[in-house]
Amino acid sequence: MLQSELLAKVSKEAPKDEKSVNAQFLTRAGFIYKEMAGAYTYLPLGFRVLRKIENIIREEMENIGGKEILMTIFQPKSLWEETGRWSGGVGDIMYKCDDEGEIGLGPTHEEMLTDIVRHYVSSYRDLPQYIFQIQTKFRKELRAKSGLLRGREFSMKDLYSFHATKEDFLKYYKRAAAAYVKVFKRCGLSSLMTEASGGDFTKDFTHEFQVLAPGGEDTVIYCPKGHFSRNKEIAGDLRGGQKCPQCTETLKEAKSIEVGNIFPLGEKYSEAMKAYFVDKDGQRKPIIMGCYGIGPSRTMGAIVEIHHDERGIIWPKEVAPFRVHLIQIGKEKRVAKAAKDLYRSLQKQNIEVLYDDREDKTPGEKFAEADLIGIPWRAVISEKTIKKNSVELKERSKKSLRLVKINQAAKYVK
RNA sequence: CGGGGUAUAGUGUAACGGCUAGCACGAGUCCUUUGGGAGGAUUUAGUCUCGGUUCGAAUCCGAGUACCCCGACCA
Repeated sequence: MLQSELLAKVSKEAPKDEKSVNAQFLTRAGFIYKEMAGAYTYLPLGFRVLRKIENIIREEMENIGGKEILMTIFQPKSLWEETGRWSGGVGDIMYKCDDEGEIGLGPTHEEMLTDIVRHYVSSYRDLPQYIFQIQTKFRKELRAKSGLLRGREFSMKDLYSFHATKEDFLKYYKRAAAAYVKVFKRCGLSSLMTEASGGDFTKDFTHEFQVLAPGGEDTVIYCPKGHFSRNKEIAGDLRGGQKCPQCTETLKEAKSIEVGNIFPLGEKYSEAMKAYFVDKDGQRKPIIMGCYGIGPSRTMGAIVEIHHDERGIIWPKEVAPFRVHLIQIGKEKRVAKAAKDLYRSLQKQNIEVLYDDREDKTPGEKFAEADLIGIPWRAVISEKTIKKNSVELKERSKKSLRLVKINQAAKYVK
């Protein structure tokens, strides 16, 4: 992509109405545009990142048997009345539209999918099922805040599993948990699987995937060796400084961002909505359910909260909008040609490149913008480098520079 | 929803109740410049909305709206 053609321009100043790190950097660097509190447009750079996160999630969900679908955002009142959630609970944060206010915009999809499943599933032979979607969700948050971390409109992957037995469910719950850790790891986040309250859904513990970050709104009490983590909301007398219940380590307490969660739903929805199946023994039984959520947009915000320095964002490789930021310095024909040739050659090798081809910007400005945008590799072509038939490579996360022959560049940035 | 704060040009900011609302960035044109946010010339564009007080309001008062922060809430 040519930087000269990018719609969004980099801004030196942070907007005065954004305080959070993620919103400031993402806005300044031209990844997102705020439409209203808690609702953002993803600009070309931001949309690429969001897509990458979603694709990582998609791959890992498919790895644990997930089948992707796309449900309608519209929620019929009748389904939500079956579970009593149309008013009270989640229904209260649902945007209601249409003249009579009888259609909701989906804040979560248990009702919808349970309805579909009860239509198709009638025997234990039809189970288990693992169904997910990646979709925009709407919630009337009382207070949207912190950029992408808490929006009223946000992206969510929601997976639901349906089982004949509790044992089968538990096995899958563990697989899903492992997949979640993997998703976040690929996004450059190290997550803590954290015990949390069941909220509306269940009286059992549920699990949240928390990423330690000062900008987070949750607090976790955790074992630094990874044996234990619990949300402070349900920690009771337990606090940082005490001994880990699982080992001899001292527990720590820190702010964190909830990037995902998994819930044992049990028979709550299947009972309420009469989603039954006939088991081997000929008995009609409610389907055992679980649900599993990840917010790709919130994950994007969390990545920025963690991977940045004073100059800007430092994207982990797998989610970066591009692999290489190619910067041309000087507008001599030879330089421009060398840069353009390298741009095309990298593209041919399927390496994603943002090419700063602008000839009216000074080097300092280009470097500053590159640091802000945060693409993993910076490749500079200038009069100086082409004399040696070379390109200067630098990783965003490191200080060191190296000159490599132009035709070798692709190998280094892979 | 309770509490606090803010609202001036595309962005960031300044202006005692009183002169033509100033500055910087950005953007446009021209010239020079090109390895860490360049220089000159010139142009561009603004007081959130409604009402009130006043000879006179960006400034004071009231209401509304929007946004930010704290809290409550958060499948």
